Amino acid sequence: MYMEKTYLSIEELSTVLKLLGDRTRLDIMRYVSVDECCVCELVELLNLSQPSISQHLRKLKDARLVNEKRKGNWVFYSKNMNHPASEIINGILGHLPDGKKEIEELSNQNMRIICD
Amino acid sequence: MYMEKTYLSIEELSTVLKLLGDRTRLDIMRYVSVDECCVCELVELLNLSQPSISQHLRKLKDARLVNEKRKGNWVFYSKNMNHPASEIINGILGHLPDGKKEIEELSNQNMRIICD
DNA sequence: TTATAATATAAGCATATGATTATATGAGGT
DNA sequence: ACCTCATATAATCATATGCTTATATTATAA
Repeated sequence: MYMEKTYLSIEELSTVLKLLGDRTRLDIMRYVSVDECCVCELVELLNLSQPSISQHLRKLKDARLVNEKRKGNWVFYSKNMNHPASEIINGILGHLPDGKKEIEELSNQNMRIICD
Repeated sequence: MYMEKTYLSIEELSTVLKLLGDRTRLDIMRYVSVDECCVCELVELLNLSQPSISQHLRKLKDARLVNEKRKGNWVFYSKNMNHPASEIINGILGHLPDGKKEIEELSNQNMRIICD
């Protein structure tokens, strides 16, 4: 599949890279690119406090790296596939082990949140 | 040309991304990937103090993103092509306008440092 | 050896960052 | 309406970051 190379401003890109340059946020992006995740799942996966996760998600959301969708009590986050830096982000994530295993682990422990 | 995809640890990669997530360092990488640059050239190009540039270069050198080579009074920095994250770094830089124009500007002002 | 030029390091400081605890908000169920 | 659960926000704090100024290195030149 042919991909048009997107050019970004240096400012835009360094902003994205700074966000991904945090271990926790990079992990979040790994997970939400496997499947949409709600906050409590990410809390489990990352072993951090809920407010900490929420604050990271806020930054990712503000930069439009993730989408937010409420389902009842839960708020699910997913990777925004239409971000101007999507190509680069996918390139980066493609060089990392994906988060499938950990998410399956969650499933096995019956800790995944399934809505409708 | 076929490229073997390199996998990195999440920790390693987030460290690299954090370094590139700074506007100044991203610019430095853009420039040294065009051609090796000495400190005073980067000071000119980036319009920052010499110590500031040196400190950024120190971080990039410590992470082995750049190589250092002394030529007389000058110290030249170049992109390390053999970094484990080279592929990703090139991918990132490939989405940015390169620094050729600015470096040519320097040449035109006779401010490039030419050794041997 | 002394002086000079380029770079590196140290010290100081203001701001940014990421975590924690406490509290607020918002949707669902009773 | 009230309670509960999931999430968001506020307040606080310790540490990290990036810049500046001042000083130390290191190599060349006189």
